[in-house]
Amino acid sequence: MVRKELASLQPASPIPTKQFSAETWLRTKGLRVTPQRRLVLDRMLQQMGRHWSADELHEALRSQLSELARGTIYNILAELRRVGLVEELRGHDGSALYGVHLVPHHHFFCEGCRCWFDVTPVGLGSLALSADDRGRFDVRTVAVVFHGRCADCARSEAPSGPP
Amino acid sequence: MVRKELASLQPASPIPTKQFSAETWLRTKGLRVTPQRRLVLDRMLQQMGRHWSADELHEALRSQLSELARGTIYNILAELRRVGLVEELRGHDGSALYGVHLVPHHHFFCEGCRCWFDVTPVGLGSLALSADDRGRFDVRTVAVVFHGRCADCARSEAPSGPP
DNA sequence: GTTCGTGCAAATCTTTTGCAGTTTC
DNA sequence: GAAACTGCAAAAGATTTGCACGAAC
Repeated sequence: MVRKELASLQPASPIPTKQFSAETWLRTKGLRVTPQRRLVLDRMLQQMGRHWSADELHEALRSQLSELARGTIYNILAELRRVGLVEELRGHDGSALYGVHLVPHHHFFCEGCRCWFDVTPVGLGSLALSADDRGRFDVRTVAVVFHGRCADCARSEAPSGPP
Repeated sequence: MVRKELASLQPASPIPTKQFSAETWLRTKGLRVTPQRRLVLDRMLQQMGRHWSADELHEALRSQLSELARGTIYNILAELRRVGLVEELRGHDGSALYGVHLVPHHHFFCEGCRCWFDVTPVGLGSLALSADDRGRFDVRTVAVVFHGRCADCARSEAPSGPP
């Protein structure tokens, strides 16, 4: 199962959110607490800002819980998404990536490692449709994706010119 | 604006681009001109701003050319994308959508008809990463997706409150 | 005890690939 | 005529679904 678009291994920004346990979050949202759900959500909370494919989660967690079916990962992610704890985004190959979604944020996609990071842009307020488009569309939300290089990839790829 | 058929057929904005024929575009890009390619590109040029799935194109065009395999549609779209005539974007279900890409633009997604439109936002210049993020990421491009309702859906869905 | 969740495997759906036969240049 | 395209069918992946068993409340 070769994933072209690996989710990020590094946390994006230190998003300041109170660290409740997975169990607390599950109960808060009225979901039953099962070992599988706790395991999945725990891992995602530990690395806020990272985005995982269902398969990455399955690979990462099966060692901790041999009874963890891939189908269950999908079920759990769908539930977590339904209650708003997790967001789904789509990589360039169309496969789904999941990350915790406790505070509003936008995304940065690193073209080097093909990882997704959470970011919080500024200057969103002045973003609007052109006058022409404004009559055609009723905008409710805006999603911004920055593309470029994360620090690690920028460092390892670009010698930044002759010394 | 001379569009009927489905909701998804409406043009986004009147993007002012010289209308070359599909054949001209193919030759310009150094691609061989086959009936299949001409047909696909012709249809896409006729409805600039619309985005099609491979299957929609197949369904729409097979009546005009019975010898048109779905696999060929994928081949053609990949070629057109390679030479920069077509862009690929991913719907919320991860399936690929294709549209002509002659001028830079961003996108509007209508949550009603679930169609994608090309738009040209203003105020992009003031969009930037937060100070925190700026040291972490080297931004090269930005993609903006507006979400909301297109005019048709806004009109037909919202009676604008209780009387 | 009832309801909900999980494991497993099969099914579905989209996209890619391999190859022989045609078409374009 | 050579190189590039296409049709067809099979393959590859990712995600969903159906159902019986087991766990949470």
